[in-house]
Formats: sequence, C-alpha cells, structure tokens
Amino acid sequence: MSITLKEVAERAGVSRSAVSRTFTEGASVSERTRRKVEKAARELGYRPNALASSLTTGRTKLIGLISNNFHNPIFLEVFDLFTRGLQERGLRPLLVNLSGAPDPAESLELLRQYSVDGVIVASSTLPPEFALSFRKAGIPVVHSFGRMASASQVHVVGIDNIECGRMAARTLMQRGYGRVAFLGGPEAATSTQDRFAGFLEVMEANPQVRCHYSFASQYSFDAGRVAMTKELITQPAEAYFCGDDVLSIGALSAIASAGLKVPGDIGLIGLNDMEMARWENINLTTIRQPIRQIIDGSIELIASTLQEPDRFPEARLFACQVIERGTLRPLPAKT
Amino acid sequence: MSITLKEVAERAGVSRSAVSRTFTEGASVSERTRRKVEKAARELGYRPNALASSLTTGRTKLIGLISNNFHNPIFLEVFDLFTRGLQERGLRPLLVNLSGAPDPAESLELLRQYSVDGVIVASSTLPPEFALSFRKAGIPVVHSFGRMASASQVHVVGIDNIECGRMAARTLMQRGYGRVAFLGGPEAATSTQDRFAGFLEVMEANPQVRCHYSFASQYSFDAGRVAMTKELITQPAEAYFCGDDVLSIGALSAIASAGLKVPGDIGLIGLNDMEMARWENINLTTIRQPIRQIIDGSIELIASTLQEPDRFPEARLFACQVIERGTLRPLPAKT
DNA sequence: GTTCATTTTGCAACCGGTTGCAAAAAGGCT
DNA sequence: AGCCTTTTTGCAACCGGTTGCAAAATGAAC
Repeated sequence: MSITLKEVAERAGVSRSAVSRTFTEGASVSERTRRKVEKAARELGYRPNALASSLTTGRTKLIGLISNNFHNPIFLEVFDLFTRGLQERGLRPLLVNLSGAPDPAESLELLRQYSVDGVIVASSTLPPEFALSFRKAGIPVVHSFGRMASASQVHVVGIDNIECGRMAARTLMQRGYGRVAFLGGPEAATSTQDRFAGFLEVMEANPQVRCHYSFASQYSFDAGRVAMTKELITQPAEAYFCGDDVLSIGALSAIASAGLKVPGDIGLIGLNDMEMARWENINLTTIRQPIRQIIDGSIELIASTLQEPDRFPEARLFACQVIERGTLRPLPAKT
Repeated sequence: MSITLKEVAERAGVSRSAVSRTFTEGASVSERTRRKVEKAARELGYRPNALASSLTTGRTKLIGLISNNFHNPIFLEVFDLFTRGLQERGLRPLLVNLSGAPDPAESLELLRQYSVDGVIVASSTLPPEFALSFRKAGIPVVHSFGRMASASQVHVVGIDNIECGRMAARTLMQRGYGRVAFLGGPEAATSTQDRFAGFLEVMEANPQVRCHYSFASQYSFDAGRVAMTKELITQPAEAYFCGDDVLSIGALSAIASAGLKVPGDIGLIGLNDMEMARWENINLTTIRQPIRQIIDGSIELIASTLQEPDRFPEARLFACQVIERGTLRPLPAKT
C-alpha cells in the first residue's frame, strides 16, 4: 500500500541505509546520493514511517494529553493552545479523556503501549499522585494547572491557587461586604481545596465578617446553577467567591432566575477569566489565570524534559490578577 | 527500559511466538502455556508494544481527529464525545489542529507517517475536497459536520444545512417580520453557504419581505459582535438568522451595548443550541443540531469502514429542530 | 603515482512484535 | 499398542525502519 524505504532504494540505485540516512538529521551522505534519493522519493511520494523508526530510535514524538475537564469552556482554549504549541515543535498529541472516570491506571498502560515520549496532564482536579505515576514509570510528565506540592516529584505549571483564594477574599473585604461565601468546585479537586484554604486564611483574619461555604459537584454551569439555587433558598451571602468562572455564570443564571440583581443584591467574583466572562451579557468580575503562559510553559518544560529526562522537578507558577467588571459593587470612595 | 516479548518468553520457558499468541485474539494456545505466559507477564508487568505490532498487522488503532474549529464552544462537547466514543471502541484519537492554517496537505502526510487507521474530519468549514484527499490516499475517512454533496465520494455525517436555512427563514416569516437578514459565518465555509442558500430560497418565495445579508470573518463571538456592530451603524433588520450560536451571542452583545433590546428592537435566531444558549442570561432561540447523534454516527461509520474499507460512501443526515427561547417575538395569536 | 586520513557506502544485525509452515505433541479410535 | 486426525509449538522470515562496523571511495599531501 504505502511506499517503503526499499522501493526508494531500488529506484535510486542505492542501499536502504543510504535512503534512511538521507532522511536522518546529521547522517553522513554525499551530495550526489542525497540528490538521487530525494528525486526517487519525490517521484514515489515516499514518507518514512514514523512508527517503524520509533522502534529503533525509541522516540515516537507522541505526547499523551490527558484531561478530565471537558465541561469547562476554558478547556477549548487549552486544547487549542496545546495542540498548536505541540505541533509547532513536531510533537503529536494523543488525547486521553478521563471524564467518563475510566481507571487512571489504565490510561498509564495505554500510553505506555503507544510508547509516548511524554505526557501532559491538563487538569486542576486530578491529584498529584496521578502525574507521579507516569514519572515512576519513567515517562516524562508535566502537570498543568496542577497543585504545587512543596516537595513535588513532578513538574507542575500553573498558578498559586492558595494565593488566588486570598486575593479573592481581600477583594471582597475591600468592597466592604459584611457576609461572604465561598462557592467551590468539587471538594475533591485540589484547586478547590487550595482556593478555599487561601480564602479562609484571610477570612479568619477578619472575624468581623461572616463567612460560609459550599461546593458544587463539578466545574460546570449546571453545577454552579444548582449550588447557587440552594444558597438562595436559605440566607444568601452578600458576595460570593466562585471557584471558577463557569460556576459563576451558572450562579449568575440562578440569581437572575430568582429575580435578584447583580451586583445590587448579590456580588460575585470568579476565577479564570474565560472568554465568556467578558461577554457583555455576562460581564463577570474575575481573577485572570494566564492560560497562554501556563501552556507555553508546560510545552517548553515537557520539551526540555524529553532532552534531559532526569531534570530536577520544577514548579512554574504565574501570577493572577483581578479583572474588574460588573459583578462586584465598586470600591468605596477614598476618605 | 520496557519489558519485551523475549523477556516474558524466557521467564515462562516458552518461545516468543507462544507469548505473542497469548496476547492475540483467537490464536491457538493451550490452556497450560497461556497460564504460564500470563503469570510471567503479570510478574514482569508486560504490555505488548502497540506500535511494534502495528508494523506487521497494519493496524494502529490510531484515528486522526482533525478540526479547525477551536473557537466555537460547541467543539468542546464535540471533542468530549469523540474522545469518549473512540476510547470505548479501543481507538486512540491523534488530534490535529488546523486552526493556525497550516497546510492541509501537510496534515495528510503527517497522519500517513503515523499510519492512522482512519481519519475523522470534524469541521463545518473545510471543503469536501479535504476529506476526499484522505480517501484518495486510501485512508478511511468520515467528514463530520460536513457538506453533503449529492454524489459524495466520502462519508458525511451531519445535518442538512440548506434545510436549516429554510427552517430559519420560515420561522422568521411565521413571526411576521417584515425586514430580515442573514448573518453568516465565513463566506468560504460550506455550512454558511448552504444555510444561506436555504434561507434565500424561502426569502425569494416571499418577495414582500425585505432581506439582506452579511458575513462574519469566522465562527466566533468576536466576529459576530463585529458583524452586528456594523449592521447597527446602518439600518438594521428587524430579525436576524445568525449562522451559528456563537455568532448570535456576539451579536446579542453588540445589540446590548447599543442600548437596544432583544426581542423588542431586534429578533435573533441562532443555530446549534450550544450549552450557553440555554443560560438564562443568554436564552437564545435557536435551531438544535443533534451533536450527540452526529458524533455517534460518525464513530460508528468510521469503525465499520475500518472493517470494510471499500464500503460505499454514505451520508447520514439528522433532522434539526427549532428551540423556542427568548430572542424572537412570539407567534402572532391565531385568528 | 603513492600513501594516509577522511568521508561515504553497504552489509548485517537489530528494534518488538506477528505469522506461515512444518514438526511435535496430544487425543481419538480400533 | 498402533494409526490417524487435530491441536499446539517453535523456527525463521518478515513488517519498515536504524545503526555499528568494516570495506570502498574520495581527497589531500608529498
């Protein structure tokens, strides 16, 4: 079916090695044979079989891209940037969807079977141990959007979620809210835990402000909507820090349905600054997570780790920033 | 690094063929050796190398998943469903992002190099010729969300975009709008062309209604916003059929910014029924495209084509349906 | 035209599996 | 036990490449 090395060799009147060498960076071939081979290859439409060569070279240029966040619109951008960035470096993303909760261990075996060169775990909810299992199997791995453990064994690229929690709390304090709440994603998600921890830390330093919390079942519009609806039944807070923009938008929707106004009746601050947050009909005040930098950093890191597998584990954290829009009451006038 | 066939064979005290056969469906192995081999394999943590075996079997179980729609939130769901569905059948999606406009021909070569078993082109904007180039190269291909050409050479799964255009036009007619417009995606997109054609067809049968049209530069929020902003500068129509929900939402945003009301001042109907369309703060009247069926159908079709490569090209089209929400004026009361 | 260093080339073995074939083992029957 | 059929097994070749090594070709220097 496909053209092979041998056919090109025959047509060019050289050995198979000669053909292989013409297509191998930095191999020794004379100008004359190179031209003969290239001509024959062109005429036949030959392209070396990447899988066959991987057998001897040990490199497939395949990168496992694993995620379980297929309900958060921000991840469309994440996939876009990852695939583009990997492609530009000649790497091929093999996508693994962990949403249906198939056994994570199984995905390791799967990617081993396909001898991927490396793995990117793009998830803010998977525990560090998951990424670690790849490293233990000798596969270079980067955990994007992951939790930064102090003595981490794997590369992590992302943000300081604890600091984001603090930042959100401080922002609410500045606005003078007297009763606030944290509306998190799934309690098992490391990102939720950390954002919550940072939030609480600041709140404990401000005991005059009442504070409570609840958790949505997942990072999705519907879950956010359900959680906020529950809040509205009992006594809602004056302002909420939602653990993610998509939750915020679900919450906004619940608030609108209840006939309440934002930020008049209830204030809201999200996290991520996803595309929809700036849509005029949403206009969400939020904390921006620098997606592009996180992804570029992740790709850069996995690429370097392919060259140098025993590279010391590293954490790259990027600063976040409050984006002022229309879902929090304005700062009180300066005295 | 990794455990190989040979090591398992030695430990189990059998030949390499015996080991290979234990892991090959339907090969002849006695119960006794199978057990010996399985024991040895388990102890060593052996997994056959999928790439190596693909060399002889000619099957990689890799499926190229190609798209250029990384700015339309609907595609997050598309990727979710595709990856899940493929995984369930033991197929692995190799993702190719055509957004950065890299040469389409290059992506064919790339996927040939990785000897994918088949290809799914998930795009409503790529021309039929693109999918065709894979078929010509002998690679099974399904074009999802593609244009149904009458004598198509490739499998197509999707909707009848022309009929959707008609449906939108009829819906606007029923509401008694006197001046309507089509706000399409990129003019080069087959889906836009077809939706436009259907729309025009009905409008020509209703010459009493004034009608004009314009096109956004791509299927994205921003492009929709820009296009509608331009419309508002000149004399806008009473109601618009937007070629896609994401355009509609951009348009909604432009309308809101101009201080106009929907559906009071301007009516809007979209196409897709993406998740955000039902968010209360958007609440878009739209035409639902049955994503799940399209994707299940695509996967089913590519899987069958792997078995039977010369299967006759087939088109599977699914019906669409108007979803009534809040961006069109209500039907006039019955007389 | 030699001689020697350097580059280019082909041979053959290998990467990790699969598979046709013939020999060996097992099973059935008289 | 002997014969025949069926199943199981290992050998060896192959899939499409790469690569160490030694031989052949080239080029430089004398």
